[in-house]
Order: sequence, then C-alpha cells, then structure tokens
Amino acid sequence: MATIKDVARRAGVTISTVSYAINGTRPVSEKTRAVIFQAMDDLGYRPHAMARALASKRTRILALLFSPLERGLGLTELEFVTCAADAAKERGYHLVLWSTEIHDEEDIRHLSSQGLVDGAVLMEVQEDDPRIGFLQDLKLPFAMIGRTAAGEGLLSVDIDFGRTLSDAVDHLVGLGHQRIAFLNQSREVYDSGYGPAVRGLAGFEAAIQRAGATGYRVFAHANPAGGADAIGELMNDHPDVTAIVMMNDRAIPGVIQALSERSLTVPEDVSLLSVASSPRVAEMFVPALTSMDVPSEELGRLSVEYLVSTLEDRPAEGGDLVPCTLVVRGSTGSAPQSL
Amino acid sequence: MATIKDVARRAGVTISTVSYAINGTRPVSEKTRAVIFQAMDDLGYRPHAMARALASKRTRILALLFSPLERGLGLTELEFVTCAADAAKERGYHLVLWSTEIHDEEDIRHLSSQGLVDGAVLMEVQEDDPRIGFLQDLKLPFAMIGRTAAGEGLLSVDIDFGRTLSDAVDHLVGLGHQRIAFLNQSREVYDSGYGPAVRGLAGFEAAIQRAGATGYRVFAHANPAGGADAIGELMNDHPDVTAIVMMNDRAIPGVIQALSERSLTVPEDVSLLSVASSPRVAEMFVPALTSMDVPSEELGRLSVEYLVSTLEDRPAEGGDLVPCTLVVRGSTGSAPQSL
DNA sequence: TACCGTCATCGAAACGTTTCGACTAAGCGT
DNA sequence: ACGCTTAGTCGAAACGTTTCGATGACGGTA
Repeated sequence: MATIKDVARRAGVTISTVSYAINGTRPVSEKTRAVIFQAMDDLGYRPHAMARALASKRTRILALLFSPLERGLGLTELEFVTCAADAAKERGYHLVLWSTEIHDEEDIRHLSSQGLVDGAVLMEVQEDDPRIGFLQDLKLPFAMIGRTAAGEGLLSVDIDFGRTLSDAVDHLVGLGHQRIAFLNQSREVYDSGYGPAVRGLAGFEAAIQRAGATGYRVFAHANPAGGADAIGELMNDHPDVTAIVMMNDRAIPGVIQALSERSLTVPEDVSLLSVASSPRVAEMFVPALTSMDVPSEELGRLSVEYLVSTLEDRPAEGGDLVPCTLVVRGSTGSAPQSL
Repeated sequence: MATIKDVARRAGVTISTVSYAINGTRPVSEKTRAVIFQAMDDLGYRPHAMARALASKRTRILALLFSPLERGLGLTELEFVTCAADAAKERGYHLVLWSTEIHDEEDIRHLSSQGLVDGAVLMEVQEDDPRIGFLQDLKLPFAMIGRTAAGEGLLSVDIDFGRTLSDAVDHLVGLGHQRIAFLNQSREVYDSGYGPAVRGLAGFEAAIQRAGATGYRVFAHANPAGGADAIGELMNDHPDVTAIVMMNDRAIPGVIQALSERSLTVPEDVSLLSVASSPRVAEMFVPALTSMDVPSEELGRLSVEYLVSTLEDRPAEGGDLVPCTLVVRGSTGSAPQSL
C-alpha cells in the first residue's frame, strides 16, 4: 500500500508538505497542491488510519454504548444503531459497538484507556445513569440518546414527550374521544424514575387538561400478561373509556387479547394508539396500530452530530427534543356515539 | 496515561522486555515477569491500542458489514450484532459497524484500505453476494453469517435448515398432524435463490417425506396482506390442512387474521409453528407462537470466532450448521380428531 | 579448558503519520 | 536600501508500540 512517503517522492516534495496539503493545516501553494493530489490519485493513496491516530491523538472512532440487560434492545433501538453508524460514516468517523453492564466502571475505563475512541454515544440513558460519572471522570466526551434527571448542560437528544402526547391526545379528541386512558410502563419502572415513563405521563396529563377531556392512567408490566391485567383493571374501574394511548410495546398483545375477550373491537369500540414505538411493531397487529413513531433516524443522527461537533471544537448546544410523528393506521376511529 | 516506557523504568527493565512479558512473544523469567506485572498494576497501565496496531500491523478491529436496504434488519439480526460484539470483546477485538450498499465496491475498498480493520463479518449474505469478490480482491479475511450458493471453503455459519425443518415437522407429526403446510417467503424471493427460502423448503419436503405425511407449500409476501392472501389460497386448495409451518415473520399477523376470519382457532383447529424467528416475535402474538428459535447468539458468536481464529493463524474449518431450537408455546396442539 | 547452545535481556530500527521550529524568498512600508 | 511580515516549504522529532539481531551468563559436552 502506498504511503505518504511515496506520494511525497512522486510529487517532489517532503512528506510534511503532503500532510499539510491533505489536512489544510498550513497553507500550500495552488500548484503544489495540484501536483500532490495528482500523485495521490495515481498511487491510490489512502492515509493509514492507525498511523494518523497515533500521531494526531485522534482516532476518529466513536463508541456506541448500550447495555444488554434491561429490557433488551428492540427494533427502535436497532434503528438508532444503524442511523448513528451512517451519520458517523458521513463525517469520516467509525462507530464501534460497546456493550457493557451499566454499572461496570472497569469495563468503561478499559474502553477509553486504550485510547481507542475519541468519544461515546450513550443509548438507553437512565435518569440517574452511573456511566455518566465514569465518562466524566475519564474526560471522554459523550452524547446521550435520552436524558438524565438533571441533564445540566450535557449533550443529548430525546423524544419531546410533551409535544408527542399532546399530538396523540389531540388526534383522539379530534375523533370525538373524551375519556382516554394512558397505558404506561410498569409502576416499578415509573417509580424508579425512568424518563420516558415519567415524562410520557406528565405530557399526557397536561394534554388531557388542555383538551378538557378526562384521563385515566394505568400501568402494565412489559409483557402480554401485563397488558391483559392492565385492561382488566382499566375496564373494571372505567368501563366508559373509548381510547387508549399505549406506551408499552410489549404489553400490546395482551391488551388486544383482553379487549377481544370482552367483545370490544378495535377501533369501533375502543381506539388504540401506540406511542413511541416503531412502525415495524405497529404493523405486526391487526388492525395495524395507529402510532406516534419514534424519529429514530433523527435521534441516532443528531447524537452523533453533536458529539462530532464537540470533538472538532465546534461546541454544540445539545438538549434538543424531537417529537414523534403521528401515523394513522387502522386502530383509531371515531368515538362510539352512545355509551 | 502511563506508557510502556514508564512500566519499563519502574520495573527496571527495557521496554522490549515488557513487551515480551505482555505478549508472551519471547520467554521472560518468572521473576522479571512478576516485577513487570506489578509495575503495570501500580501504574494502571493499558497498552495503547493505536500504537500497538501501528507497530504490529494488526488493529484487532473487525468490521461488521450489513446492508441497510433489503428487508431491513429485524430483531434476529439485532441479536447477531450484539452477540458478535460480545464475542469480539471477549477475544480482545472490537467491532465497527459498517453499513454499505451491497454492490458498492468503492465503499468496501475504502474500509480496508485505511488499514482500520483486520477482517470482516458479513451479515445477510446472499446466494451470489458481490461483496465476497471485493473482499477476496482486497485479501481481507472474512466470515459470513449465511451461505453463498457455492460456499467453497469460505468461512461461514448458517442455520441447519434440514435439521430445523425436520424437528419442526416431527413436533407436529408427534401431535398427530398429517397434512402440513409450509408458508415460505415470496415466490420472487424464492426464485431469486435466497438461501433460507430454498433450503427451508427443501428441508420441509424431505422431512414430510420421511415422516410419511402430506405437505403443501405456499408463498407469501413479507407483510400481513401477503400472509392473508396465502392463507386464502391455502384454505381454498387444501381445506383439510391442520398445521402450518411459517418461515415468514412479517406475514404472520395476516395469517392469524385470515384464520380467525374463517372461524379457525389456534391451536384447536390449526396449529401454527414459526420457524427461524426470534422469541421476541413469537411472544407478540396471542396465543404466543410455538417456534423454532434462531440460535442468533451462536451464529453471531461463531462467525466472530472463526474469523479471529483465522486471523491468529489457527485456521478454522468453518461451514458449521446450527439448528434452531424448538420452543413450545401456545400455538401448536393435537390435531383435530375428525375432519 | 575451549566450545556450543539456551535462556533472558538489551538496544535500536521500524510502523506512517502529524506537528513544531527553522529557513528562504518575496512583498511591504519607510 | 532597510528591516518586518508572511506564504510556502523543509527536516526532524515525536506518538507508543513490536520485533529483530546482538549480547552476556550459564551449564553441559568434548
């Protein structure tokens, strides 16, 4: 493989000049630059990533941190990954996957101490995420998908739950629904302060209030049985509900089954709207679920962009909130006329 | 950050001795080794990945190639990714994500020419995959998840479709089913020679034959409508079918709906068995689907292990086939008594 | 005693870049 | 005609490893 030395020789200049021409670190005359680029072309030269990294102390490699435990990665998270990789590539960076127990400090330290990565993107951020402390100690720049409780000046992108739930409720109210339930994650998850669960519910309540409708809330474990139980509870307490906003992908099958067992059809008797889920999930059901799709592409992309900007001394603001977009499928319809 | 130099000084030896002690490249006396490791510990020393790569010409970074187009990554593929990353980590390697159009030679060349990666793992391999040629030209070692048509001596892991379909059919026959349908991918996909579609069907036919049962075959597009159409066709031609083996995740919702529209219940009237799918998918339905789960962990892991072995001059055999494992859930039951 | 092979260690040269200080020649104001 | 800046280039020293050839000490064999 051709090295910078070969290019220099062929162009009749020294290697430092070639380096300046490539990186624009110092001025190079128009004429010389042309000769150098010609030589590079002729030789099919590509800078050697490792050598460059060693000398410049910048690897142009980013780590994507995710924790395998927890609820496990889903389709939505998968899109973060691929979109983040694309975004990184566009900016000349690479993305390495780093799956690590969320509390394993040694493991995270290991990652950075080798000098392998310039920065990190954190997925599945928790309200009180221990990784953030580790990263700060290591002085490793990072961006988050999600937010911590405090979120003080850290780089992050997150779903705009306020706006998302507001849009969701508006859609239902627009169809004539007045008694709407919010099916959240489990109470344990909510109590632990998991961001989406907390912010989602808050957004829902605010939206309901603004719309002058009546809201019910119910929690469900992240599995079909949890969904079924939740519907049982809900229908027992509030049999007059006509629409359910769900923010719990895995509970959905149970919800649907429980409704059909009660001879309630979707969307004639009850409208269903899935929030912060992926189209792939929504289309698994019959009828396909109307949903507020997560802007995973944007989240993945923005997080990388923030990080790269910071690394290249173009400090980014961060803290952006992007709303989910409403996609109407078959599970929402006009509220039933009579009760 | 401590360097090898610091370690050497503290241990009272030269850097080359330290290097030998770390890598085991040459013998080092027990006493010296102890002193060196002590020094490393004291200083919290970690070899600098880039420097090591530059000097040894081995980066210990592997690329994971996937093409964004196609049918899009699903939950099963996601598991490949995370498991491959874990396996790589265990062996001291890193995994970078490289999403590339399957035919984009320049892009693949770009990847290797920088000397960034030692080898590649290919996901979603096609029967006649152009990437393989590129990689061979570049002399970049690689392993595949899936197989090409020829598969001549290339490193690969794949699902053992013969064994898997055989187990699936046996399970159903054991429940008394005698007329079993195989719901494949679409005819187009099958005709294009997509490996799983071809090998799956072949395995099914062989298993049916061996079991002395009757087999029907039907194709479906990878979406709910496709599934519904397929059931329509199947029930029209062969209303006596009592079990369906499905190898088409995305068509499943349509299948279930079409069955219920015909007042056929699962599993009382018809047993459903999903092949080569992920538990996550199987549990989305009511009743949860009995399935042959893809050993994604093993596939991801093995592919990395093969590649690493080859890189470290322990040539691997490759070409392993691993079967899916049967997980009985609620969608299969005894064949209906009468017809 | 002289010689040879091992074992353990040393010193120095790579690996392919970036970057710093220095040098030259040209352009400027005075 | 003088010094001063500036654009353009050079040479050499990093960056932190691995690896090769050489060296010295030691024990065994002739």
